[in-house]
Amino acid sequence: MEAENEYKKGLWTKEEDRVLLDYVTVHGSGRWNRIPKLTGLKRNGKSCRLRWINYLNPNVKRGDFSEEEEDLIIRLHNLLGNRWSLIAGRVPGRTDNQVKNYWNSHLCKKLGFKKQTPKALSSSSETPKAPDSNSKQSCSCGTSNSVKDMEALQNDQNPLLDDIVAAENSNSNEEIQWMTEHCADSLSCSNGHNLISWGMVEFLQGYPLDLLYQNFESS
DNA sequence: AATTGGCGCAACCGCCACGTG
DNA sequence: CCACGTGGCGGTTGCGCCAAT
Repeated sequence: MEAENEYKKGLWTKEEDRVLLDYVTVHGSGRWNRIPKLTGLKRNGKSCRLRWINYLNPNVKRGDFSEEEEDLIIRLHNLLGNRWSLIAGRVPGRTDNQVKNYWNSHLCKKLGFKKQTPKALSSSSETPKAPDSNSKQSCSCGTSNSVKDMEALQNDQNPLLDDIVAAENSNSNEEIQWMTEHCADSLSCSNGHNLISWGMVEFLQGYPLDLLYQNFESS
């Protein structure tokens, strides 16, 4: 790309934000690589996309994470590992970047997890990048007492977790009811919050029903 | 008051998947 | 079937703020 070096890096200015916002308002999100050409913005498409998703998008919730959000993230992480986009998809108003940052800076510490440093990775015999995209789920953190009740559900080899990825096909109301009845206990919060009321249904909608039966009835 | 170290967050990087011609 | 462009994802970096000394 000949213009690669012309692209600016670093923090975004208010003016750049305004230009990007104007573009998205008129053209909608997508076609990010056209933005520098159409608007004269000295940012590459990727940077524009990220800025929109993580900051400018009005659906993004700012500010501290609530207790409910925190608990949901902990539980989803236990199920899904470091699949931040999947986790963020179940936490309304939060982006994968927010969730990832929050996990690494707050929750790892709070739960007594050891954050895997680049040094630790390089000294490890394992390669930091898995060849298989499925094994991108490299959970760098262990388990803790506060999430011990989830251990029964956690199984890295369990194909069930991978099927959550294909969660966009929604289930019928009866299926959701069955799932909430059978899974809510297993996933219920230690602090008494009701997951059903703040995202559990949406979360469960992603579960393939046959795998749910298999997983929960046999346990 | 100046310095330093830690922390949190925004942004970048590299890889991969998918769509299209 | 293949090459290319684009978008998405997770890991990582770097900067600014703030508390501790």
